[in-house]
Amino acid sequence: MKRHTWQREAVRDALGVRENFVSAQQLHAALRGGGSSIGLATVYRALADLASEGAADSLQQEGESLYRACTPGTHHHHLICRNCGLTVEIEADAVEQWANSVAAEHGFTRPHHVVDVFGFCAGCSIAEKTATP
Amino acid sequence: MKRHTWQREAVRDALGVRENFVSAQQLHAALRGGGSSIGLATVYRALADLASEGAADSLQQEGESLYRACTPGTHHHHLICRNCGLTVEIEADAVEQWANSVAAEHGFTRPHHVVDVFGFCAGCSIAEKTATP
DNA sequence: TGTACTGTTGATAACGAATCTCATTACCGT
DNA sequence: ACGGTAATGAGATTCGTTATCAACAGTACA
Repeated sequence: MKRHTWQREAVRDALGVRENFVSAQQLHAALRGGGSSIGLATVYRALADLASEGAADSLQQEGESLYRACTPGTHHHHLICRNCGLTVEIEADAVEQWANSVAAEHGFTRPHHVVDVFGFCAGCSIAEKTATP
Repeated sequence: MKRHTWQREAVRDALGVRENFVSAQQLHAALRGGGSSIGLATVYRALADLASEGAADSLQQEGESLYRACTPGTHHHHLICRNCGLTVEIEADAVEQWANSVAAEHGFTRPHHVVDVFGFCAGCSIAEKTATP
């Protein structure tokens, strides 16, 4: 049976407060910094649970997993700033359909897809332009 | 200056021969198995070089980087079997355009995108269906 | 062809993310 | 309140990747 613990709540809350993708380690450090005594392994477990039940999105970047809260039930993708991490949820029905049809075309079943767009957000685009010599 | 070594050639060739995505370690093991004395670090370096110069595609799966040879200059995505690794290159002009426009809409510049479709290829779909009790 | 310069190699150490172990804790139905 | 049992957490462990550094080998040039 699934139990309700303050640790899981803490992870869920800490993730819900954030706007951007964060790593398990960052989240653990933040919780510890906030006075919590939560363990690293627990943060990993909680994040894995959240992701598997659809309450969090995850993506792999530079060899580590990043997580972000999302409203369960909705399928969406992300537009992520390479510089500051700002993340925007985007819908892409056309892409969903394309993925399904291209999979079917080649005889593939049970298609999943990874679709993320990276770039520099408006603010960082300007900041970079002025900073470059 | 960039030097030409048999090690780099060996990695390039070994990658070119393969149809599917492989990890650096797999490639290293294969080369060693073939009688080569190439070092692991060198395989990692060669793969990183190939990827950065556009001669190889890479993707992250289960915490490790996988590589696959590709014809430089062409932009494409992949349809990958979750079971056997069979990979099909797919074109997706519609997706390119969608990615660019959605980035522009939100003020993002220099958009890159990660688009990969996973599933079970025709062969593995059948095999799994008959294997399940 | 010989030689000096310097990029490359490879064994191993180091690193870091993620997972495993297992004794202890504490949630929850009864 | 009680008991079983899932969850926790400190530390050890695994495993992919990168850094270190002395030895090596392309390459340009005389």
